[in-house]
Amino acid sequence: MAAEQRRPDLAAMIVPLGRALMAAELPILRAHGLTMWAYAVLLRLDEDPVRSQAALAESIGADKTRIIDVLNDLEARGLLLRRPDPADRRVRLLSLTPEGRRTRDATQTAIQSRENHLLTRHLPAPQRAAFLTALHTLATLPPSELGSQEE
Amino acid sequence: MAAEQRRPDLAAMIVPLGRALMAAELPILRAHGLTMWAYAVLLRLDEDPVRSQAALAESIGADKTRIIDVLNDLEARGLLLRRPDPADRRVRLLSLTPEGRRTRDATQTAIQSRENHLLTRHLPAPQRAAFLTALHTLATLPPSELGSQEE
DNA sequence: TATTGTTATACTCTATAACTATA
DNA sequence: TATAGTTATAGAGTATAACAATA
Repeated sequence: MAAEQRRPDLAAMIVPLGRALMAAELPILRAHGLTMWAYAVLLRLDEDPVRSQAALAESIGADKTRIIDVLNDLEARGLLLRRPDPADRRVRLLSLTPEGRRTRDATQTAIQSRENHLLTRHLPAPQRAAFLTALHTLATLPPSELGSQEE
Repeated sequence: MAAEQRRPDLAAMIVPLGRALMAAELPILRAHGLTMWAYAVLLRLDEDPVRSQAALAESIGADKTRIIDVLNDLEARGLLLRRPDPADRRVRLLSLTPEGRRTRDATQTAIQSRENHLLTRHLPAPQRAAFLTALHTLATLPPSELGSQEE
């Protein structure tokens, strides 16, 4: 496992790139009336319904106290439904309305269209495919694989 | 430019991955007595000497007011030299001491060794190479390429 | 007057602790 | 008593404004 060729640290490339991508998304999100967290909520809820707010928060890497205003707003605007669970009335069952799903789709389409432009403009097709595959692999690793490691 | 295959948003993969990588670096940095910003300073100064603190801050994406304590600490520990520019005594000329360079090297070696383990463990060699190349390409794009874009 | 470095202040984001309602 | 959701509070991290030294 000798030295590979000289390169910047992974985090030193990835973190600023992430910041730049996020900054580039913001105007699109704003145009659709969404904050970053609101968009994260819509994305997550579209995958499958979530049983509780705490579970939703955890699954998008947020604090449960932080998404409450987000949920209030989305609910008030008719993008999200929040009903008490009849089985356990402490729990709120969350789901997207058709309008919420439309907003999600329109927003994601705009964002990914822009991303695809970026990728096709700067990466040759095979490299692009490898990049996306590798990125997906790394992004879905359990935190333990990245975090703790006995050297 | 039709739809590519379904995938998560780039930022949705990259940002959390960056956070995880950074979290994984923290214990290593701590072991070498560095904060993240201190490490960023050492990396930047090792490339080439910087003429002013403001320029340094800007070039690592920090605010000039935020790196002052970092510079104070590095200087007090003998990792960094800060001298008034004889030509313009408002300016502080910054450079690493040999000890600063040693700390930088030891820290980066530890960090990249860990990263290389991670990459070799999860990505086949050709994909790994493509990933690093693509990442480097995207990370070195001017902000305008990522930020503003006429659709 | 303009600029470098510095200090003091304010703001934003995030996490912790305290409360309520159900169980 | 324990938990889901909520509210109120406190803590990081960051940026803005004001200052002193030099040009």
